[in-house]
Amino acid sequence: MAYQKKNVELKKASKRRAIYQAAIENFANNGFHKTSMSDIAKSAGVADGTLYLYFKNKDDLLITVFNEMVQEKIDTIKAAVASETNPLERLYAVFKYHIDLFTHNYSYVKFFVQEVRQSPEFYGRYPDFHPINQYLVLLKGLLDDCVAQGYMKKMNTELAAKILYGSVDFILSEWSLNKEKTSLDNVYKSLIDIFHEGMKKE
Amino acid sequence: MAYQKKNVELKKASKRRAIYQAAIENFANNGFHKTSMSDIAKSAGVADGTLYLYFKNKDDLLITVFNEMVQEKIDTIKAAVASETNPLERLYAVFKYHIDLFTHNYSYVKFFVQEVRQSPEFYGRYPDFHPINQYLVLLKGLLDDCVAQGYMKKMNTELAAKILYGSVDFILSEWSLNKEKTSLDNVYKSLIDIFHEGMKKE
Amino acid sequence: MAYQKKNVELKKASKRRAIYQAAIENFANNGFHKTSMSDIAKSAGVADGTLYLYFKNKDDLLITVFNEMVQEKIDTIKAAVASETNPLERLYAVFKYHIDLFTHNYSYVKFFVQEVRQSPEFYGRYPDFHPINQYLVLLKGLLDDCVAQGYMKKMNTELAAKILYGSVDFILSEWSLNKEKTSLDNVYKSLIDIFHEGMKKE
Amino acid sequence: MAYQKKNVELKKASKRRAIYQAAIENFANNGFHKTSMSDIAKSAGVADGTLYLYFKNKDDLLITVFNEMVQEKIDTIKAAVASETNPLERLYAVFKYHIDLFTHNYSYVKFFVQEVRQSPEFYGRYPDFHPINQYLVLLKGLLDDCVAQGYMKKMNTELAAKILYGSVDFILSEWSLNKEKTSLDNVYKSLIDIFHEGMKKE
DNA sequence: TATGAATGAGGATTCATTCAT
DNA sequence: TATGAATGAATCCTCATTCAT
Repeated sequence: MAYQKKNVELKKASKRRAIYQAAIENFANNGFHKTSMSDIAKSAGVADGTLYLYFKNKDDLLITVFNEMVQEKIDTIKAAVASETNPLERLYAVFKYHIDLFTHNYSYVKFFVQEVRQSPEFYGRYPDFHPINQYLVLLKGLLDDCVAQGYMKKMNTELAAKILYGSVDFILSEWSLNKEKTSLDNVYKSLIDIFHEGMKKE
Repeated sequence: MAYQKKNVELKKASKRRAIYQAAIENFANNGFHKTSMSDIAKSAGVADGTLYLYFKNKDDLLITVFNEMVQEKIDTIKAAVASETNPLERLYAVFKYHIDLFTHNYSYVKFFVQEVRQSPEFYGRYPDFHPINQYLVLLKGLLDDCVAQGYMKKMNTELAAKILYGSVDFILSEWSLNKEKTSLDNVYKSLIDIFHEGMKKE
Repeated sequence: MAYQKKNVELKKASKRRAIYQAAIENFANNGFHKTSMSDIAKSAGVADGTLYLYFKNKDDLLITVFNEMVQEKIDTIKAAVASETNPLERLYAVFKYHIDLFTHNYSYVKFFVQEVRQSPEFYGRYPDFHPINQYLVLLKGLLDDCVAQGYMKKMNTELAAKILYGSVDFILSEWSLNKEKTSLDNVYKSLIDIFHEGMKKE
Repeated sequence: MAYQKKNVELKKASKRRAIYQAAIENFANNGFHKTSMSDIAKSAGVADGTLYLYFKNKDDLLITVFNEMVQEKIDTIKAAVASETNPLERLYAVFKYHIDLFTHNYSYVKFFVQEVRQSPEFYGRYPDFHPINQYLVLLKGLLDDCVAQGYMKKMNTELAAKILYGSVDFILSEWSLNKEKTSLDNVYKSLIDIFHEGMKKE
């Protein structure tokens, strides 16, 4: 009995996961509006109606999937940089992981940069939906630490967080549009240099 | 006769302009997909069919309007900073005008930040459509000047242009989402400071 | 369970049939272009979208319905004349059944004679669609048999088949245009006489 | 003044003629429904609105043009065969000219065979429109003469006229669908043979 | 839970026709 | 007469969502 129940729950979980994956894949490749619920259902190997057992509607599917994906990525990044105790190094490690993580999964980055800006469309209807907030909070925290520990000068860290995020996001966005995928491996170094040292000569 | 002809052309031009304005307004407020051609026609005070006398179809309407708007804005910015001969000052003036220009027309900024990222959807169909390219070219040119004239250190100016643009764009994007519109008047100073001097403490 | 499944399939088949009938009826009464998909859906007692579950689009609906109707009629005719072993008698029986079959279903004949000539419009798009080909092949085969077995003189049987078909088709077409529907019961006798004996005196 | 008036009338007549020609050409090549009034206007070198100075509406344009074309063709045929006094020879000459006339002007035959059957669509709205009636009357008259003068046996000449017409019409219709246009020069001989002598052996 | 047939509202686009010039 | 810009009704088709099984 217990075994069966667990099995059923696994199946349940896996069905939800299949829809989740299918949604990201489809949204990434074709965009939210060009993806039909039927497309997702087919990719996930379930019936159309089944989607509605796990998600309220198409908007909810996008929002939930988006939030979960961002959460997942942020958690991965946090875990990856946890060992780094120096806040400055940690901040820059975040960049590196952000870029790594996305450039190694093309679907994710396309989904991310394409849909995230389209999402203002959703903000009106779903005011709580602001997937990047967490990321900004993370960055601001690290910046505050850097300032507090004397690694950085005093500044408007909220604005600085947006600058950092906006830069990386736009670079990824441009990268995702190019056919030949050059490596972004060294980009984060230039990024760090500019932000850390500035552009001024001497 | 000549007068009449001129009159007719004026009327024609103004009808096109009305559609142009209505399109921006509607796309800004509701997004491309939630805006119907009928909505735009109604806003512009013309019949549905009239839209098709001036624009090939809905895609063409978005793309044309977008391109014209960006062109218009860039031209305005260029003109505004033309008197400034120092490339560094000119670069920073561009920031200021960019922020000014957009924050003084809410529809424009919403349209801009919402649709521009949705546009990957259009790149496939319309490879020539990349509305921000011109802007990036402008920034890169200014950066190259700064480097050449010794105001800035050597760097990957193409990447730097993306960093600058991405920063400003994201800041505007966040700003456009907040209900209470705080002034961004002083933001450009912080921006310049960070980019010019870096974040490092001395 | 098996019963239910069968039931569902029956319902499905009957829904398709309802659309089929409604399409013929509507196309016959108003012609292809003056019939909207909505009209057909209403006649069939289904929703507009349902049509697209059974037929790809409006063109496909016309073509499929047309082909099926012709096939059905030809099969009926073939079956009806199968017992007749003499090729001459069989040929003439085909005429009789053709006329009978169509004059007993007004919608069918109107549909047939109205749309079949409109169909050049479709040949470009759908080169395989030539609904009368089968009929011509059937007639030519019978004529060849008649010649081979000495019932008829040598002749261009392909052309002869077209003459026979064109005659009957036009007679039905004219008949379908008259308000008062006179019987065509004896017409086939005159037809046979003229084709068999010619018009010449003696 | 008189000269000017005549000139104006000529121009008027020629403008109408231009529309007439353009209509046939366009209807022939693309069919009635795929041809827009704008297409015709452009072909004729006039403004859209001008069409409505000469024809009430699109239906009227088709009907009028059709009737005039048929009238013209019939008159040509009648004139061509007028010298032939023998009714039998005259009848067969009509065939020859019918085929000649149409196969030497591809647009005409396409227009004719494509649109004429579509026309039941118009009969309801325009009961007087039956373009082939005149042709049938001509054929019946010739057949009656043949019978009266002992060239043919007694028969239902009304039906016979339809048989003759239907045959030729269908042959032309099939011919118009084939890409490679074989000559129909000798076809009328086979036609005559079958109708005159019958298909029977001996 | 899971299915997938059925629904029907919604929207882009075309084009015959009008009318001010 | 002639123009052609403007109109807006008409229509095919898509697709998110429901619900009987």
